[in-house]
Amino acid sequence: MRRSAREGVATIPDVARHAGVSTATAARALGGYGSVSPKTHQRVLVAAATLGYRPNGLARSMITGTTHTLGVVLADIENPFFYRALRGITDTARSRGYGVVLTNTDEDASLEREALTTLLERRVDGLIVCPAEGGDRRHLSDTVDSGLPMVLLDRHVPGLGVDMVGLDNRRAAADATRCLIQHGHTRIAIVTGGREPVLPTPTQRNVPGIQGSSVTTPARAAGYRDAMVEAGLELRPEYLSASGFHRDDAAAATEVLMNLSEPPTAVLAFDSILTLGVLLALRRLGRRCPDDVSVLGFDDAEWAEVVSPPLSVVRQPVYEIGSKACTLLLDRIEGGGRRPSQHRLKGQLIERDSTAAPGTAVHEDAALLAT
Amino acid sequence: MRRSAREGVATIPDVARHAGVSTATAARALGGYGSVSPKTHQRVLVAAATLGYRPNGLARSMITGTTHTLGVVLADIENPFFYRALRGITDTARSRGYGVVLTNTDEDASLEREALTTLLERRVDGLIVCPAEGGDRRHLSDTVDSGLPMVLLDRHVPGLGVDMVGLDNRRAAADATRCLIQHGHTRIAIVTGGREPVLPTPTQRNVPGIQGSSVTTPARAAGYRDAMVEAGLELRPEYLSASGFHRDDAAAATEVLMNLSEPPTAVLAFDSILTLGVLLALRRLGRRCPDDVSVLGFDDAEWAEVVSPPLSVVRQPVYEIGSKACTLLLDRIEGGGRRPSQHRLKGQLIERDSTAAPGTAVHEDAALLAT
DNA sequence: ACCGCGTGTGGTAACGTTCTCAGAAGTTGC
DNA sequence: GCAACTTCTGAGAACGTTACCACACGCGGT
Repeated sequence: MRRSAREGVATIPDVARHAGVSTATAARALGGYGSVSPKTHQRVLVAAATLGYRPNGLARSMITGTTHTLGVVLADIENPFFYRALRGITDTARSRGYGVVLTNTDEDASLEREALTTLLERRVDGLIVCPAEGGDRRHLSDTVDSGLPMVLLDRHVPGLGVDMVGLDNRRAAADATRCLIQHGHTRIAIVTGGREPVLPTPTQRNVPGIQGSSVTTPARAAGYRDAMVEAGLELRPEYLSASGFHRDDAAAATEVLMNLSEPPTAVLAFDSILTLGVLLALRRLGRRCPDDVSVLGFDDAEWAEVVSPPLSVVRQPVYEIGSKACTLLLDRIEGGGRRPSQHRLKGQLIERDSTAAPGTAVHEDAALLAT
Repeated sequence: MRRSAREGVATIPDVARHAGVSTATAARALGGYGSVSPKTHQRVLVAAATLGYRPNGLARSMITGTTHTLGVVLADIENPFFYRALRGITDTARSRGYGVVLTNTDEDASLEREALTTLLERRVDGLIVCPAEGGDRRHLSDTVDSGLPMVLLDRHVPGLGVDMVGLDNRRAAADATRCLIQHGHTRIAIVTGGREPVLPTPTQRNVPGIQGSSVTTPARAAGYRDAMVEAGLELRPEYLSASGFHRDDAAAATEVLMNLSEPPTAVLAFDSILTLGVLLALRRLGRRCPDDVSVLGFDDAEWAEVVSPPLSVVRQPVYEIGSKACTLLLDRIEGGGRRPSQHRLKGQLIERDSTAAPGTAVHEDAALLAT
């Protein structure tokens, strides 16, 4: 009858006393394991209800060794790629009875390490990580070595030996670049977002196996290079623009590009936030898209269609990427060990109005003069 | 020397053995409480490092009664309002040593109840909840009654007796409506996103104290009504459009509005996803903005400036709302009980190009004819 | 009448930490 | 030289659950 002394939170012994059975029996009735007669089962349930019993997940996790919790470590939840992927993750996790602890790293390796530490202390059952660009990766391999299941999202860390789900970046970037080339562009720039400029050196050009075995930004840069080389176009270092991952970083980078003596006639941006920066800069500089500059971006953000002009994009199956990462992780947690593998989903090129032949503006002027 | 039998995870007794001290001493050295001689302290630390000891947060939480974890229950992480607020929450939480468990409800009260249940089992230290629109709220009051600190985000639940942080919705909506009226609009519609149409009945018109004491959608509707009544304009029920909270719901609602015999010349949308739907529908219908229809939306999404035309919006201090909610919650968890109160932050009207005088299209035509 | 078996039940040991208490060792004060 | 105090240490309880073992009971088969 009397609840435990502390703040009125009923425990199994309390329920057992109230129902007149042993703790073991009450625990079996409430936990749904072992065997309990229907009569006592009912009695225990009633006692639990009247006492407002709530199972203590901590104690349960202590003994079962599983928390039914996943740790998710992302760069920045405000990026459409990440919040859509997160939606895929949380949905799948919930449908299989798991919760999600979220952490942002802002591409900071030390924040990432810190996040991993607290998640390990919390004894999460597994991790979904989008590793920060660059920096030391020791903490990642340490975590993997400790036996905690991990799945990498969007980016790959060679040699880590874990599952990874992401886009077939090299191919998608090559397709995107080809699209621009087919429109007649030869001066094509990329806005990569990485911290150091990604220079596709000639020596990398024909390294076999680099496809899919590299991290996102370099893989996309490689795809860009593939298409350029394939078309016999010149790779200009000044067209390989890397700033930060923020909108204004991309805007600044775009302004630099446009102030070149030979500015590019087309820009390929590596994610939707960067694309936003490119558009903003063009608008500020008074350059018209696609008349003066064609723009092609990664990620089909929800606003891509409404922007001016409607944006041509490489759509990633983002929700599916998140969902698949989660499924893979849960299967590994519950099932056991397959060999880790990379899952590269295909991108889809969606052409809207931001890509066109170069020099359209001139044509329009010509048309105007002709009247 | 020998680690515990199970999967090679060292525990405090393991560390103690290795350092040649008792468990109690090792625990003190590692936990930084009680008093330990500098010499043994060092020895224990070394032992912990060589064994790769990781504290078990579950066991710690069991005994201390605190998990340093917050539960966050939102409608939809893909909505800019929510992911920006979430960013404010996670940042503040992390800076004060707390983690965050995230749950989406999709405005479904039963999912919300389910989420609350698992969060309670996980023994989170507090909750930040954006309650689902409508539905039974028993689970919320039960949770509050159980003594778990809670802060409401964006929406208010009268009588719940908890802190709440959000926008001064009524005032912001009134300001927004007034802006449209000043442009000369008289046929102004709202796209609210609620499930049932929000009809500001005449009886509510002058109820004192409704300001701030009501949930978001009705509060904004009330602000709209305030401004309309103030200007002596007619409130037409067919201009009060409520569908779902998704983009396509708003698009459908907009199409209905535009097919009225007397369509509105201005639309006020209650969040950025809805605004997107409105713009999309206008584009599909071939209506030009602001020439045919002015659009004003809540929330200054990152794309608002780049959309065509650049969007006039009511900006909410979203990050601050999330951050403040988290601060309030943590203060209550750590500090103790102030009286719960409502915190209403001011919105800011940002006019860009999507709002103009009605009938601009006619003017342009006239100008064209004049040449 | 005995054994074997399945079902229901209770006692109790874990899980890994912190907390409480008691005592040992060293230090100070008279 | 003894009491009083501080600093350090260790043994063991506690948190709330599940896992494990033992036992009582009823039942059918040899």
